[in-house]
Amino acid sequence: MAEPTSRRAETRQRILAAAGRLFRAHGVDGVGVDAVMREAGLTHGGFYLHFPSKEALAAEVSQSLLQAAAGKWEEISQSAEAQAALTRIVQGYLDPERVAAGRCCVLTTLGPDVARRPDSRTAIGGALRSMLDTLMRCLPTHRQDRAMATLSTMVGAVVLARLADDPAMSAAFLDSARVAILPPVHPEADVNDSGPEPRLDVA
Amino acid sequence: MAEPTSRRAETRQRILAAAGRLFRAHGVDGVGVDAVMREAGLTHGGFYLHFPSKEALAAEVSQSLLQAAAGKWEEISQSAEAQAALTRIVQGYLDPERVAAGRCCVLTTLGPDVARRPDSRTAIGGALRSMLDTLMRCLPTHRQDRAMATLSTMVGAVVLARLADDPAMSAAFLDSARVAILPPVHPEADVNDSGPEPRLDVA
DNA sequence: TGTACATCAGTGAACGCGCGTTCACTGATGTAC
DNA sequence: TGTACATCAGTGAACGCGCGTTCACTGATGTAC
Repeated sequence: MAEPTSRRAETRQRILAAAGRLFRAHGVDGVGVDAVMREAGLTHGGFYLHFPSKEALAAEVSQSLLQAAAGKWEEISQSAEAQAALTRIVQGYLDPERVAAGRCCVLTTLGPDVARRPDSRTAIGGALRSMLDTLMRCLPTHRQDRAMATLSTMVGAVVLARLADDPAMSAAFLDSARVAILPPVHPEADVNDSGPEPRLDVA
Repeated sequence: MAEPTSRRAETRQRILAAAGRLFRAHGVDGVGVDAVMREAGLTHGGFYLHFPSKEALAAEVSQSLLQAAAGKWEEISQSAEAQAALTRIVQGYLDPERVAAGRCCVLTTLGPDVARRPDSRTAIGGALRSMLDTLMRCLPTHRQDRAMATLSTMVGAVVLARLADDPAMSAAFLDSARVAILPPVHPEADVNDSGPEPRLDVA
C-alpha cells in the first residue's frame, strides 16, 4: 500500500517549487523561510522537517531548477535533428515572454547568488555540464569551446535583458543573441548560402 | 580657500568604494550598512549623513562602478585603433585574475540585484549605453546588434566562470568567450587570412 | 593674534522589526489485535 | 469491524540576533570680531 510518492515527498516538492518562484523573483536573501512556506500553503515551523537549513534549500532549488532545464534540452536534442534542436533550445531560452515573467534560467536570475554559495555551486555542476554537452552535440562544429561561448551569450543576453531599463533594449539583447547564435535563415530568398540546409520547424 | 574636494565628499567616496567591494563580494542583501561603514573606517551612525538609504547607496554604487568601466573602455577606444582597442577591452574584461579576485564588472557580480532594484536599473542605463556604443565603434561591423551580442557573451562568460565549481571550467569559459569574440590571430603563421591586419599590441 | 561662537562630520546607544531556527503540542493517518 | 495505540506531518509561539534607521551628543574645524 506504499504510495509511490508519500505525502511528505509531495510537500517537499511543493516547498521546492515555491522557493524556486520566490528565489528567482527576489533573490535568496530577499525571501524568508516563512514567505516560502506561505507560498507553499504551509506555516513556517514545518520547514525543518524537510530541509536542514535555508542554505540547503537554496542549493537544492538551484540544482533542481537547472536539472529541469538540462532535462528539457536533452529531450529536445533527442526529438529533433541537431540544427532544429539548437533553434528550439535557443529560442526557448531567449523567449521574451519567459524572461519578462521571470520564468527564466536560474543561471541568469541567481547566478551570483549561486557563485557565492559553495553548496549551491557544487550542486549545479552536473546539470551545467549536461547542458554544455547537449549544446555541443547540437552545434555544427561539435566543439566544447563553441558550446561554452554559446551558453555565455545566452546567459549574458538574459541577464542584460533583465536589467536594461528600456523594454526595447531588453528585446534587442535577446534578439541580437538569437541572431548571433543561430545561423541566418532566409526563408523568402530560396537561393541562400550552402551548408546543411538550415530549416526551422519552430516558429 | 574652499578645497576642491571637501572632507565630506572624500568620505562619501570612501563609503562608495567600500560598498563597491563588499556588495560585489557578498551581494547587496548580504552586507549590512554597519559592515560598509566599518570597511570605510567609520561607524554606522554617520551613514545617513551621506546617503538617504541603503537602497540609494546600492543604486549609486552600481552606477559609479559601471561608469568607471564605461570610462575605461572609452579611454582605451580613443588611445588605440579599433581592433587593438577591442582586444584590450575584451582581454581586460575576461582576465582570469580579475574575475577570481572579484574585481570584475558589476553586471556580472550584481546583475540580478540591479535588475530587481528599480533605482539601480535606471541608474546604470547611461553607462550601459555608453559601453555598447564604445564596443560598437571598436567592432569591424559597427553594428549595434553585434555590440549587444558581444557584451552578452562577455557578461555570460564571467557569470559562468564565477559559478563553475571547477577552476579548469572557469578558465575555459573565459577562454572560449575571448576566442569567440576576437578574430583568430596566428602570429606564428605569417600567411593568414586577409582583413584589416589584426595586430595585438597587448599580451 | 586671540577669544567666542557657529558649523558640521562623525559617534554610539537605542528603536522596532523581521530573520533563521527550535520546540512543545495538535490532529490526522496507519497499524495491531 | 471496532477499539487502542503509535507514528508523523504540520502548527504556532518563542528564542536570540542582526538589520535599517534615528537621534542626542561630541569634538574638531572654520568664522567673526
